[in-house]
Amino acid sequence: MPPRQATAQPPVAGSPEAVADRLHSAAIHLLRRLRREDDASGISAPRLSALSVLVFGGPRTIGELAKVEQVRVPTMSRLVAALEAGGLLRRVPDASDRRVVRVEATAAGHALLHAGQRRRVAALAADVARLTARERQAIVKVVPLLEKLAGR
Amino acid sequence: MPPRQATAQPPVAGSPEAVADRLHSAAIHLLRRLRREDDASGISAPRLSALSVLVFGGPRTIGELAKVEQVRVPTMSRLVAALEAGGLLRRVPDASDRRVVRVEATAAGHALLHAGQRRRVAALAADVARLTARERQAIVKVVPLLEKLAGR
DNA sequence: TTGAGATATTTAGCTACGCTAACTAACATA
DNA sequence: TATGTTAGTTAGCGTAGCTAAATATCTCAA
Repeated sequence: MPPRQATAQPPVAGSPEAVADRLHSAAIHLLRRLRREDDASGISAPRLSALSVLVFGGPRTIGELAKVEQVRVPTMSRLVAALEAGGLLRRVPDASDRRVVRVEATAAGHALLHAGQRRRVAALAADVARLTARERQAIVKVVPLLEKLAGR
Repeated sequence: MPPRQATAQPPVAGSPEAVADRLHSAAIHLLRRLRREDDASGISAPRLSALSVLVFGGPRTIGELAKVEQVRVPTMSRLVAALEAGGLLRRVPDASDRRVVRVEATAAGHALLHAGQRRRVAALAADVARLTARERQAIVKVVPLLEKLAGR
């Protein structure tokens, strides 16, 4: 068999394994590139992502937020604490069950997300803008599939 | 304007900003889901990714590896140290320039990658296998675009 | 009604990854 | 030979993920 390139592409080009493999690699590289833009917005990606759920999906308990964001509760608890310290969300005690803490985005949270998210993906958006309409459309079609693969 | 859902979808559905935004979110969720599988393989994603470059692309200097992986040199230096400690790669001194350290995957590194990478993306691959052929093909077409957006 | 278990969150402590700054070693060159 | 440049390591910081254990509250059955 040929020396190296032969193994660079896993077995069958369109096989589920190959697709999964390349998708994984692409996702890693895409996010690494975006991390720097995130830095500029002054808020980390995990925090922004959690805040985004609150802004677009409304108030939630910390446990629910953890599930949506696919992290453990203590991790989300800390993210929430950081966002609260920054004035981006507030805790709202649940009247009927005092164990639960519902969190909701503050006005500052909404503002930061809308302004920040734009700035944050601006670099990516600029590159997306350079693609052809057909290419962009191809991506739009695939995104829901990716979310499905991500398990919601 | 309508209350919440109106702002849930950024402006124009096919606009570069909207595409970038949704893509970013999808990538985050996809990788979070995969991290757990990574854990099972006993080697972290960043290490596996660096090792993968060596296995599929051949020996490289640490600086080159850092550039490919889009991290700073000290970060890669530490990843390399960890991989070396695990016997997955070895340092090969450069005869002509004793400053540079070339690293290459050991047999164990090759073995782990081939076995591990399969296992690692197995869960994702299983879900990919559940997609229709058309859906799979759509993803295959988009992956190169994602890599391009990631800046190589 | 009280006591045992279940549930929601926090706290504590660990590992790992990313960064910058500062250091060492080796090379290049004036 | 001295000066500057380049490759890599070390040190130290912040953040994110995890598990285990603590705290507070709720539920429910004896």
